Amino acid sequence: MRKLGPLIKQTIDFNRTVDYYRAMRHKDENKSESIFNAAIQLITEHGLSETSMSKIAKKAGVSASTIYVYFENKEDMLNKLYLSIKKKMSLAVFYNYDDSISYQSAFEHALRQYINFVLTHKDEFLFIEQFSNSPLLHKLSQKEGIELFEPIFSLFEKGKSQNIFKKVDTNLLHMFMVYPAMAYAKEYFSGQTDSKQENFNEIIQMSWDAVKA
Amino acid sequence: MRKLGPLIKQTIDFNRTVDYYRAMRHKDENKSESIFNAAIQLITEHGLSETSMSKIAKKAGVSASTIYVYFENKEDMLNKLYLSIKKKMSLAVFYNYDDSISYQSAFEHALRQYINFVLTHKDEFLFIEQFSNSPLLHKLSQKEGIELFEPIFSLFEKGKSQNIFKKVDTNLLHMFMVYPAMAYAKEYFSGQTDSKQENFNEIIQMSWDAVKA
DNA sequence: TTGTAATAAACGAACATTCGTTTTATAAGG
DNA sequence: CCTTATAAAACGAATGTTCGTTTATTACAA
Repeated sequence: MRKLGPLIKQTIDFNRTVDYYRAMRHKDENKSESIFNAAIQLITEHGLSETSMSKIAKKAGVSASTIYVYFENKEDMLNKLYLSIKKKMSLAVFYNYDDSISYQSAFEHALRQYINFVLTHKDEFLFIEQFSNSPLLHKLSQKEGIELFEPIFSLFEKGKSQNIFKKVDTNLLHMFMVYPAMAYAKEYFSGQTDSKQENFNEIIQMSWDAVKA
Repeated sequence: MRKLGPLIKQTIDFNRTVDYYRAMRHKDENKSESIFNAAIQLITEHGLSETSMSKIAKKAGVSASTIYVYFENKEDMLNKLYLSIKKKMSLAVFYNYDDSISYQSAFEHALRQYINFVLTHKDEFLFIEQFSNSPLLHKLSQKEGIELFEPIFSLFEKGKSQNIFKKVDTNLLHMFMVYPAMAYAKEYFSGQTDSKQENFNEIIQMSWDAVKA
């Protein structure tokens, strides 16, 4: 997505003008990506509080000051990184998603996709875990992040009215859907358990038992 | 718990000695407590990465260097703080705990005590949430923290053999017991929900549905 | 008198960010 | 096609500040 330079209105003679765009060098689309990757890796390895802009720059292979071409400041960069990961997650969760078949299969599909994504994206997941609990996460980013998973919430809403799900706050249903899975991923990555397809099915079953009417 | 000074063996004459302890100024037992409190408050308000030793010292009303009388370094201080909170939590959870009546009532009791503690100890809880996801948390501290809740794990173990709980990894049972409750507390503190006794009962019911055979 | 608690002052290192400049992609004009 | 003007990208160096920790000294309890 190329941005155009500023619009120039050049007067040729008293009643004619020519409009054109000024020359403009484009941002390297891969550059913010490599800044993101460097940040994710450093933060999951050494922690948010131990990760500086200069370390990120060094790992990304750019000058520290270049980061400020792409982001306002550190906080802004982290919030944008957060949202970009949430977007990737939501795309994975709703890949081939179809809630017209049955509530249970839609629930199962989304949860399975979620667990799969999380277990195959260690750094992204651990960054989200760390940053979610940081006051640096803006309320607005958090809200935007949640809204990316709107289909889940509407599934719960509709399912409640049809007596499929427990008639409790939709947020409660959502919590029992994803938080145990997140806990599982965390334990898996800290190397205390190994991931088995068997576990997946058990988690999905337990979540379902928790939310079903 | 006062520490004694170094043991001195003083010779009175060729075959008699007197033992005594050298004079020693005592550490103020409240001082590490006020360091802890300052750290908790600052970290929940501004985040782990924005909280420095000097800020903690200022808030606690001591010199920064005094912190190093009580702790080896920042990491050590945070890990000890983590464990002291976990200990308080475990005391609360197992207050009046009796697993000889029934599995379900023991489960309910512990979970209710846990939710109560967490909702009435905002700063402690939010600190734990932040620090749990930080690489600064030592593997050993984490292990010690988990072991404080051993009665829960043995409840699950025994309950599984009697077909009360699902025959899945005990860690899975534990996750479905506490993680949704933690998520509830987080949402409560970020001001999106208000806490009702009704919610408590719903959460406990849903957790139970998830773990019961 | 003695040993430790407590501190103020000082340390080099690292921090986030800005500055002044250079490089480079772009498009108009020849 | 080449030249040239342009404006943003990119950068290295420097900014002032703050970091975690150490050192040297004083306060204090027994």
